[in-house]
Amino acid sequence: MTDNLENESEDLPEQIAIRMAKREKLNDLSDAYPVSLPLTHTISEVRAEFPDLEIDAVTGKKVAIAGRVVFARNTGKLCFATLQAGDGERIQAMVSLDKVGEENLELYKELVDLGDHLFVDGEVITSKRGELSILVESWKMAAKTIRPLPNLHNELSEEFRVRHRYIDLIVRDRAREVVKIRSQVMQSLRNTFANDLYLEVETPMLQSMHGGASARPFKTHMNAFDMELFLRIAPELYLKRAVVGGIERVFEINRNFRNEGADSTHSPEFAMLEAYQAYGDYSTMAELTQKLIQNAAQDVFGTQVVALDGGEENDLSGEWDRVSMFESLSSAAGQEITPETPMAELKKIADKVDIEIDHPLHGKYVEELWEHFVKPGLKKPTFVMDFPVDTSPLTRDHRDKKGVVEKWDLYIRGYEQATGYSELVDPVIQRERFVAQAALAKTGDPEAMKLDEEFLKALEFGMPPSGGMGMGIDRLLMSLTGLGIRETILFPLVK
RNA sequence: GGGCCUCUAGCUCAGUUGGUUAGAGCAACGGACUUUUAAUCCGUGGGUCGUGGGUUCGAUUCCCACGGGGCCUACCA
Repeated sequence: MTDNLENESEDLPEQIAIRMAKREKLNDLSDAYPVSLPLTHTISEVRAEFPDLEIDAVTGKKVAIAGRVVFARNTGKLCFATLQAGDGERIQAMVSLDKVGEENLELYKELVDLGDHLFVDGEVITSKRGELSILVESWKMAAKTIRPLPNLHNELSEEFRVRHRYIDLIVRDRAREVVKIRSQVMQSLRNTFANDLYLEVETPMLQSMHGGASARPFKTHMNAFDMELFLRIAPELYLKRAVVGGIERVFEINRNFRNEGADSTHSPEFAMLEAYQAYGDYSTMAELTQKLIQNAAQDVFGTQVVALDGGEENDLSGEWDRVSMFESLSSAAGQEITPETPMAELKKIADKVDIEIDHPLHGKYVEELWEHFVKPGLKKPTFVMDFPVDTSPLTRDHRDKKGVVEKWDLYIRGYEQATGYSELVDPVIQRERFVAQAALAKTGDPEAMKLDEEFLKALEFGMPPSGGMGMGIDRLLMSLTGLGIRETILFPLVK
């Protein structure tokens, strides 16, 4: 592909060279890119005003509209063009010899291509086949296109869509629809929070110390302070500072960055929602999460049983199941597994089902086994409650059960959708767990956290008992649409 | 990271068991056509077959390396 249009014209692909020449001629005659156009209507407005005209009708109504030419059918003295607005609405323009005259008709045929933005004004009529049309009295180039549009009769390849999303948006209804759905979902989430009196904040994305999750960060460098900075892997430690400061219901929707694998469910930058509520706990947050998702489905689709892209349905209605991690694992594995079950016993089970686990933590074994035995069977939205203590260093011990913390993961259609906690607010225990993590970091675990002294100091000023939750926005869109993550992100990272 | 597959015209794809001039549809160009709906009809042009190297009389085809993409697999949300 030629990326530089300043090359000699003979180096350009044929179609681009021809369009460049047309652009020149338009500029000579008037302007290929006029600064403004005297529009009177949008295409949707015209359609809304004349929904049911008879065949071959005239209205006497003059309108001036613009749209991108997506189909063109030229006969000798009458030309048809299908004009498309940004929202996908289309209308037909008819350019006829007796309305515009010979010169303008010839210029139209010579200079207007598929893909161009065209301005027309004229009377609203219907054609002899009943198609709602503008009978053009004058036309004007609104913006000349230099590159040809892909053909509209084949699906674009996945790669082409992702690399040239702007073209995808022009030619594919579903692409436009997903952008709209995503925007409406965001609006709905914010409405649900607002109704619960939450405040939205924005916390640092450039951090001198990355924390709040276990993941490898992206590193960068700040020249002015000559310091190493990290792109955040989570906003948690700052949102908790906000709670300490008295912002008792707080949430943030923003990007996290994780320097790890990319596949159909993981993007290196992804939109994250986190929320904290003083005097709530993990149960409160489970209710909130269910409400956020059900409201989003209801607000955007008008139903909590959403239709997915592949033809399946995703039933998000009703009260969602809550199962205990250890209990569901025990019954699936056919033997009692508790936080006291010896490592040797866990290893024996892992060996028996042929999964390899190389990790020093007891809880890691439990989670791996759970993912093997229980996770594949989860279809309905399900909160998996009460995780092992040693894999959740920022979480509070369970109020009744020994060896587990008050944490849940929400699974929808078999993958992790959200997570929630009763937050650990005891500064002494938090420090102990951080120190243990830092020790792990020294042994080479690149995901372990460093000591965030300022965060610990904040806890020492007293954080009220709180619930917290986090949810991947891109994954929420996946649950609501059935699309892959690269289709829910408008411009996903490509190499 | 490991394994397998893939890259051909602006777009979507055929094809070449190594052999003259690499095809189709849409798009483009020239012509005909005043009611088309992916308009139709006649004609024409457009390609360093991802990049570099090798084998060969001859490579788009076979081999190697590199780059892009996909799927499976391992890890993270």
